[in-house]
Amino acid sequence: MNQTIKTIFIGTPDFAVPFLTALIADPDFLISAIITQPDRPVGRKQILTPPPVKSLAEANEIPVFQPEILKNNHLLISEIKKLEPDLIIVVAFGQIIPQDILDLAKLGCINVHPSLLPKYRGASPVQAAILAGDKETGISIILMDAKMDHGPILDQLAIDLSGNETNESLHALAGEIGPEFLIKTTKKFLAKEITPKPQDDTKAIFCSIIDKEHAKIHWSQPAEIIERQIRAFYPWPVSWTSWQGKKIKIFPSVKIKKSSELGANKKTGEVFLDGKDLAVACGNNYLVIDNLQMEGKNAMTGEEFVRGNGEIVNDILD
RNA sequence: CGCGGGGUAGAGCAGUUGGCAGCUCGGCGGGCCCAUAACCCGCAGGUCACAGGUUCGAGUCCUGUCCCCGCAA
Repeated sequence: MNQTIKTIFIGTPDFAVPFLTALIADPDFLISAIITQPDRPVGRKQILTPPPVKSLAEANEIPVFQPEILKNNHLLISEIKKLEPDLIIVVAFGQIIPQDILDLAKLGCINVHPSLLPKYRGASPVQAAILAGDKETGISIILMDAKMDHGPILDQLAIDLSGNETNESLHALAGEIGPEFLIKTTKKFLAKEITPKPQDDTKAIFCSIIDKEHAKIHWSQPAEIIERQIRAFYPWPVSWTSWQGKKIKIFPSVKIKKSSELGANKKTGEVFLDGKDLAVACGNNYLVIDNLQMEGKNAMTGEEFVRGNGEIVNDILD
């Protein structure tokens, strides 16, 4: 590498921050600008909050663009063109990036995607791997093209899954090991040491954006499936059920127990005590809930909840 | 002023028409037991979020303030 690579970084949430941090710290890269989503109102007070990537960029005096829409945004394109970028690196932006933006980088556009592509193209790859109960997932570094998460693969890094990961912990892990892998792979690519390999489209699996309805627990499902949902949807949107018209969030971790350890037949969604612990019957087997939160209340253990809400025992959760 | 729930013992909660501050768990002490996280007896632990008002009397009714949480985004 005999000259710095002028790079545009495109990304938005916390997950993108360690990648940008590493790129800023690497003298071979010059981050000419970042593109991120506009400030959004956040929280009960609806305070207008900048995306995490923006705060980091401003702290490093990097120009920030926050277009509401990218498509046919001629003003943005002309501004980026002036910067004569060599490379565009995209980490979790949150919108599809149109071809006329991708065309601005002379050497190409690189995307970090937290799955082993072509598995789990789309918006929720980390959650999808947990929901599927996969034994491994990973990080893919790909060249971008017009189709979502479709471009040729530069390299992949596998991550073994223990079965205890949450969306949060797995994102954190990818954020720890990903930046170094991105930089190493990018440099190899620029040195022409890598031949991009097209993805096998016949093996592509798509995962859609998660919404709160996905996180509603259906107790008729097997305990194993529900347990995965609870991990996949933590810390957002958080798996939930309802009782007496109120929403109860169920946090990790929950323990799966075999129905045979219980003996008596229970209806799906029925709450009972397993010793002192709060347990719920599922489609098969049952779950012991350690940590939950009813609307209007603070989070607490199942045991604490039963202490003040004993009527829940023998009730059926919806 | 977006909608709603809440603040009472270390924890989780109840508290009726305004009339002695309660329950379960935990803590401490004792007992039972081969033993115990089980069971029995006892004890300690409260500025009822804060301020003001009404009243003979306020956890409870009225006014204001602070704080926590769910929805929404």
